[in-house]
Amino acid sequence: MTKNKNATPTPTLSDSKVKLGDVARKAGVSPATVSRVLNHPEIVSPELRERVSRAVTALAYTRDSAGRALKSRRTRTLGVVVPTLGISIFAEGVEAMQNRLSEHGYTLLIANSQYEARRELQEVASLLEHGVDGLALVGDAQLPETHQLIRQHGVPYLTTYVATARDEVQAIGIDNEGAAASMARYLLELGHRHFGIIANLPESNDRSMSRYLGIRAALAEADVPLPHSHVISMSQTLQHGRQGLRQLIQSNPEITAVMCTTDTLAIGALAEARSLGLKVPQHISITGFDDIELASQFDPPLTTISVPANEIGRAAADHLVNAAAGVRIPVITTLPHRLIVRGSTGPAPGLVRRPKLHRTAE
Amino acid sequence: MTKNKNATPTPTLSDSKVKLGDVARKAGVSPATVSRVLNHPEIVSPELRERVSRAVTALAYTRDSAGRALKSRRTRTLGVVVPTLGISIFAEGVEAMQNRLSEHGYTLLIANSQYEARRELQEVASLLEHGVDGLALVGDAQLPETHQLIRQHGVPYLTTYVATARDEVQAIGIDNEGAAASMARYLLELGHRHFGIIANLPESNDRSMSRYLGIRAALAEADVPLPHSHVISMSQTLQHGRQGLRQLIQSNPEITAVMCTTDTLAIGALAEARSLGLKVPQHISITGFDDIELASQFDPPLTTISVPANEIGRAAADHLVNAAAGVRIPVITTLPHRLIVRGSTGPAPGLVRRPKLHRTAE
DNA sequence: CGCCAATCTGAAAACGATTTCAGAGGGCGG
DNA sequence: CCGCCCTCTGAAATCGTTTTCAGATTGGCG
Repeated sequence: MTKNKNATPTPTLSDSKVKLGDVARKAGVSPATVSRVLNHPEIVSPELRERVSRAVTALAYTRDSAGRALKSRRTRTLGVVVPTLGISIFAEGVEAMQNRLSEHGYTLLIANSQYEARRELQEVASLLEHGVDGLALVGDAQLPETHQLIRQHGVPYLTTYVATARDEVQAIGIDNEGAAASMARYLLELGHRHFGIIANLPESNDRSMSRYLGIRAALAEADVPLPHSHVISMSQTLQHGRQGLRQLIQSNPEITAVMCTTDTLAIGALAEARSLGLKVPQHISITGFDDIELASQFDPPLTTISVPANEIGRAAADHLVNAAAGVRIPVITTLPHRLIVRGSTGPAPGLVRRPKLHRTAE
Repeated sequence: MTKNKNATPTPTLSDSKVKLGDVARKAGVSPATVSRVLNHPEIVSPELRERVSRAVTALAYTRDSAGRALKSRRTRTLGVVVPTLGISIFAEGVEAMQNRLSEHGYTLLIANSQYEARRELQEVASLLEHGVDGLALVGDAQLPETHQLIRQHGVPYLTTYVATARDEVQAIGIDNEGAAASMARYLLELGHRHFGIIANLPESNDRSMSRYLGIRAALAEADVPLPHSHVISMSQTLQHGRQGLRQLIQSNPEITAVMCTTDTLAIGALAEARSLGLKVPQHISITGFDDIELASQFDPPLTTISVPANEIGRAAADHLVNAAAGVRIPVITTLPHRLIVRGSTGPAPGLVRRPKLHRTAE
């Protein structure tokens, strides 16, 4: 009997050391009962429940998450790995996810991969080591080891921003390919026949790749050729959007429609078009993807596809919370996207060619 | 005897249940030694160290963070509460912080307050309950309870994006007031005498308030009046930036310089200026604050002040990691900001008044 | 050559909460 | 009126790791 916990250790000083046992003593019940009141209030008699809760508030008791996690094998913590928070749709999704989790008493551990699959694996490993109860990834371009590692830990997980994923991984997102295809078809209907594409296609960005493939497919279907020189890969910045457009137009003056896999690129392209003296959409149509805030405010406002990042984040949160609680509903959720037509697109210029450019395609 | 862990349970299947004891057995040492190898390798003999590490990798053992946290009273987890991730400088700061922490083996719990002090308190409470080893906040407008709560938990914390904070709270950030003042002085030097301000001033946004006060002070110093009607408070969106500029100019046509407390507002203002037929900077100068990516790419590029969000995040991470390790160096770090002059500002228009506006100030 | 000190290792006691397993008490049916 | 079952509570074991405390081994020094 080494310990004598008789002397109340200066009650007011509140060592922030209040533990379950203290509450139990104060309420005159056993620790077990306190725990029950906290976790399954319905199974304890109203009278005790009341007494215990009173003690809890009186002592300002808060559970110690470490002890709790140890015994219950759950940390009430979820993890997410996004490519970067610097891209607003990811920031938005993460924020939505966090907000939803917060309602459920969960918190979100966050990590970013900088679009590198290897790094993603590391971060996943780190999150798993920290004992997350669930994990959200982005896209469908993980290393095989990543999936293996997660599965081996028996942690529920899913991927986001895509509608389908290989290998039976659950996914919540939009149909990037289909969306891009519909955008291409929209431009085809406007009479465009000469397309340029600015895409950011690092290895690990399968979303952009899907969008690109969607465009490709739609054009092929309409027998519209898409020469290699009409496709430019650029990393995702305004700067590169500018550069992409310039390259595209200077070497292929016949292009009347430039499709970007990202709004950021598209807005860069818009800016550059203006610098080049090209009128949008009279001379050239430009489209984006994501519908970031700026898209609607730019001049001209950008035709783009809205990605419901909020819904994605929220749905991911809900799903993972359920899964962590043992309710494992397999879901492959395709959220709706919207084609938003704004001022940056218009009918293909007919005979009227662009003025400023030195040589015309004709 | 419910458990018989004699039979190696299909070694390959690796139940992810490998625990310290298993490693110890495999290496033929005591659990204590394994723990030591993992945590203080230097105090264990090279031979055993080697043997243990071999066992660790052989079994692919990873520490259970729950048990570890319980005993060591540290979670290797830090928390951050930002107003929102939707604002790029916060997203950038959080990302930088996360990257740095990742190097130290920490992970970051993230929460957002939506600019509500009450909400901030809740999120802080939640993070503390989850046992974070340290906490980063933003700004200096927390509820008193928030500080009290954190201190009572004995958790190191600091605030960011401001250079000083009340009540001896540590801070890492820039001198918002000074920066804004220098911007105002710059405009004064250009001859501007009629200022308008678009600020987002919710209660809990002390950064914007500081910036506003800085401007106010600089103008007062130069005996330039700033009527109430020249100050408009707007929430931080492009849309509101537009609206702000319109209101400002329509009711005060004499204004030649509009200072915004945020780039987002400023770019909205720029866009609206164009819509109104005002040439920037010939007719009107517009300034921002933050130097977001778009600032340099917009047409005209925005004169603004760069906030070193990356450095802030990194420094916060470093400081908290140290503090969590027991090294509590009091720091109040003022990081340098830069006034970046671009095309959106120019000399105050002399006699030449703006054309499009129905009535002139004269 | 022997003893003390210095290393290094192992046994065992926490850390704080959850939960199984029974037991106590009360209500209802026979 | 008695017994059985059901509900609710408490005792105690347990989650996996860290760390004190001592013991054992070895080396150094007198």
